[in-house]
Amino acid sequence: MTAVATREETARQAWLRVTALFIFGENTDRFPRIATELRITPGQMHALLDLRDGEPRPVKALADSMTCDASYATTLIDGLERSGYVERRVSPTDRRVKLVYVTEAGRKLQAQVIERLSVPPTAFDRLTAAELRTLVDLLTKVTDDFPF
Amino acid sequence: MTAVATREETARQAWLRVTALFIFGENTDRFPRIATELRITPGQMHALLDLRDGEPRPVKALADSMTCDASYATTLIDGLERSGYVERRVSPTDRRVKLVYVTEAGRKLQAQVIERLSVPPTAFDRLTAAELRTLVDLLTKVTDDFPF
DNA sequence: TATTGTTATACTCTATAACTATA
DNA sequence: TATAGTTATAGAGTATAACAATA
Repeated sequence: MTAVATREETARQAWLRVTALFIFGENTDRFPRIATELRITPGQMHALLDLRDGEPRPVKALADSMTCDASYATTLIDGLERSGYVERRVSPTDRRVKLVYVTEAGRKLQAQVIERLSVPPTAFDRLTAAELRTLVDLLTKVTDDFPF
Repeated sequence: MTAVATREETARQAWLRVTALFIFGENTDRFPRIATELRITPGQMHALLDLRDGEPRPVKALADSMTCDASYATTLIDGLERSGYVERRVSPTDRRVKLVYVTEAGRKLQAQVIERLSVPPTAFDRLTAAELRTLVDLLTKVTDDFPF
């Protein structure tokens, strides 16, 4: 009798395929490469993506979302602010809090990051247009609450 | 008249969904977290995954595959060798070359890494078993030449 | 002369601890 | 007393340059 993959096993297989796409081939160094092209560090790029929803957020909230220390968030924002991509303003309701605003230049850079991150692996052309459409639909179901 | 996404646009959308899965939510720090749990550095984990096909490879080949400098590959392999996960042996055909062999302990660790990397995001339970199956099939098409 | 790998070194990335201001 | 953010500092990660051995 042939073993049938359980639902959980199938989910694990799917996720491992996704992970493999990120580890191997042309994508190994994608993040640092794009960041370097855009003259920011990978950490700054990550922060910028995390700020993508447009809502100004406290430094602490950003750090939590990035799963990093607040002091490192400070370092990243320092760099982004020096380059004019974000601004800090004291919160009107709690003077301890500083809200991070993305500037117009920052929004332009965010768009460039997204543009470059979207370039698919060449192996994607093994899929038909219909298959790609299916892939988008399935992946959208599991990521539709993300900032992009 | 309604715009229809071109094939290329669809491919970009699909890839951006994949990328989003990696950047946000519970997966932000997945790689360093798993590496820490297994008492190795993220770089060492990456190297171990890259050596997964079992074939012993020159240090230089590993560095090229990881898109890093040979000196850094040396550093990573030093660490893995100290922990007993790999061994270096001079190539019988070119005495300049050192081949990196994965030990039995290394193979066990590789399996543990894969085991942990395979744990899917919780959002995957929004998909039915059939949808997950479809997802595996599509992703396998674009990754079937990868080491895992 | 060119290539593989290593060592020495320096720079970047990231976290911990101590501190200031505000709540 | 607790929390947001910053500064000082140290450690880990990664690259560049110089070098030894071999081709």
